[in-house]
Amino acid sequence: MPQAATGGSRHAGSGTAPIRASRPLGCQWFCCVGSRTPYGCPVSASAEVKSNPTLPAAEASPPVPLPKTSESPQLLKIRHSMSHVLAMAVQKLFPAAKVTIGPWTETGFYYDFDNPEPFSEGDLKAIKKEMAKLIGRRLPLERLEVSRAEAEARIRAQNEPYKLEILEGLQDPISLYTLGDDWWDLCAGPHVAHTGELNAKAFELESVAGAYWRGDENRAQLQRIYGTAWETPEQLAEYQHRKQEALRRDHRRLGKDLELFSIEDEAGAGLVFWHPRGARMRLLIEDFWRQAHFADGYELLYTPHVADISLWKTSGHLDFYADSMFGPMQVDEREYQLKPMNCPFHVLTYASSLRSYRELPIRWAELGTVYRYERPGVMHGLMRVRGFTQDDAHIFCLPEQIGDEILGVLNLTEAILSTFDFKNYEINLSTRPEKSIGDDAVWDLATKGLIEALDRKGWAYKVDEGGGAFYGPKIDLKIEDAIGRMWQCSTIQLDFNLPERFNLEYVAADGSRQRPIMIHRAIFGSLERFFGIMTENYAGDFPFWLAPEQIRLLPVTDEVIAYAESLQAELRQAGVRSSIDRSGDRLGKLIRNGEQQKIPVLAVIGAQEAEQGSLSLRSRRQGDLGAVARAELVNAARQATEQRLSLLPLGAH
RNA sequence: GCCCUUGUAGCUCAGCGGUAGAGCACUCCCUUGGUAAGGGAGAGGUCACGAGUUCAAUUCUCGUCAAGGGCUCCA
Repeated sequence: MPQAATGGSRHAGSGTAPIRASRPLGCQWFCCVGSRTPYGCPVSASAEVKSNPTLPAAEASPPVPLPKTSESPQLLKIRHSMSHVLAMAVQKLFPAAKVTIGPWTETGFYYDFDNPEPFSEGDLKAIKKEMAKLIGRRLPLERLEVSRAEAEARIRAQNEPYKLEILEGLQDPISLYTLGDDWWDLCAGPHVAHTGELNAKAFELESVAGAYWRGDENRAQLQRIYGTAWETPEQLAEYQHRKQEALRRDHRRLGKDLELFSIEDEAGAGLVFWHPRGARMRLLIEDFWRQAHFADGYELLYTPHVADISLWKTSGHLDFYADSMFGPMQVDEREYQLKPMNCPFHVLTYASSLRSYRELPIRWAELGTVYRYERPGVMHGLMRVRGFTQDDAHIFCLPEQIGDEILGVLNLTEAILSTFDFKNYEINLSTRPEKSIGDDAVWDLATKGLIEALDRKGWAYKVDEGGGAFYGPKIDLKIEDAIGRMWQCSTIQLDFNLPERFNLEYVAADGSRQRPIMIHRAIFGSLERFFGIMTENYAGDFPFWLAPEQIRLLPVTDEVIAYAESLQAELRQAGVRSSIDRSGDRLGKLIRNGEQQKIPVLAVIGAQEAEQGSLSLRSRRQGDLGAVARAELVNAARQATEQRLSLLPLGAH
């Protein structure tokens, strides 16, 4: 059931927020020339915060609804008007500032200025004060329709070059809005009737940023001032609270606080150091991933990190992506290249022997660490780095196997993502672009194969006509996190190009040599980036099976340490990760430390527990679980670990 | 790469033209304590790096590197 290209759809989702594509973070490209796939980033940051009911903190205050601009006519007017007030205030304080555009965003507004001196964040205070003054004057906003000539004359009188350029692109009728007697701006509206409808206590100027005129880096660099505005101070407070919530979940902060990973200046930007806790989690994720792949009929590959550069000449990457690759290195008489992707290696592995149609489909997977040059200033925690690990796989198959293979990939994708509690997806099918290679018949077959698989899976999707790579159609999948942000991770791409370039073949039933279909796919995309997304999704409160330290034993007195040690040994035998807090602090402090480090289960051990062979359990998500027998805890912990459960399966508690 | 901001103890941050402070963490001592911070003492910094101005630079200026917020890039 293909759907029209408007309004994305998701299979398990409830009300989907419209996607506002902002900046892509992270970037991943699969094989093949032209296949660079930008990875989406949090696309709608303002969606409802779903508080995790099992978590403490977050005092339950009645939710203040925060509509988006596109959902609220009144907010649209407010923000539209507010950007003019901002512009007027700026021109009052900085007479040399030229105005450009000032649109609304889903959570606020901004305005771009050309000012001889860049604005500093300190200037915002003064501008805000001036805006409050303008609001207090209850200035009327009045719409005027004027002729093009008159508009031009008015603009020339003010010497506003950008406005003139805007005017050139406008259709008649030309409308402008006056703001009081001595300021006006080109604008289609709508606006509030007068600034008295704006609440001086419900707006904030948030930041200054550079932005290019018309988004073109060859044109003037402008100063952009971001702001937000609401109907009431309560809404503003709620908005700021949600920003705080996103900050609380920031994987860079959690990575530091929970000692998961770091990025070291001395080593260079965009290169990740996995600390023991993060490394343990990564290993758990990788083990799960491998297990799931073996179960689905994949085999594993390991391939080199560098190789003769000719490989990337053959693949065509060098022609298109040299700028995104680490530079070549001279070794002996040959030039080597640090690998920016895995596919040529898998292709060579395929080509290393003559393949029969009886072998197909061949499914090969690799957690392959690749290195790509990212420009300074674009790195972002784990989300965008220079070295990352793709959970890459390639399937070589017959044309008639496409449907089954894609369905298999979709099932595996769901199985893996849902294990990390990502259960809402948004799916895109991208079809043949104008400039492309390959026979019509092959494209047709491949696209039908993708559609058939999606239909059999029962997933709704959006079609991006002509949005495919030149070498084949693809399916992209976005996941929704706990606070409603969408992230693109998984991608499935058909490739008619690479088999061609490397001259891949198999021997068909009739003895002829045929070209296999190649499918690239990744589920996490980048393991590093997925780790960041997953960390933010859980806000660092990892499920029991995944937590680096699952249980912390808290001895109330030194006398019970021997008991704790014997329990720890038993847990270790059962494959459960535990530690003993030997700091000697009082229980209250031990609990506090354990909670702050988001340990899923704290086990209090006092004289009573030691004597009875029990523990007093405190679950981070479930609170006090009371006394539990030692054997019961070990069994529950073993089970939760093996079955990848979020919580201990403790019977009647 | 571009614009703004930032870089001071392991962390969070204060400070200032006259070579440094707090809280937490850490070490030691006292406390043997029952569900989110017991008390005391101590140790810990080339104030990111390099240059310049100055009698004197952590402080001012410039550059470099890195981080944060954006823009751009991501056929």
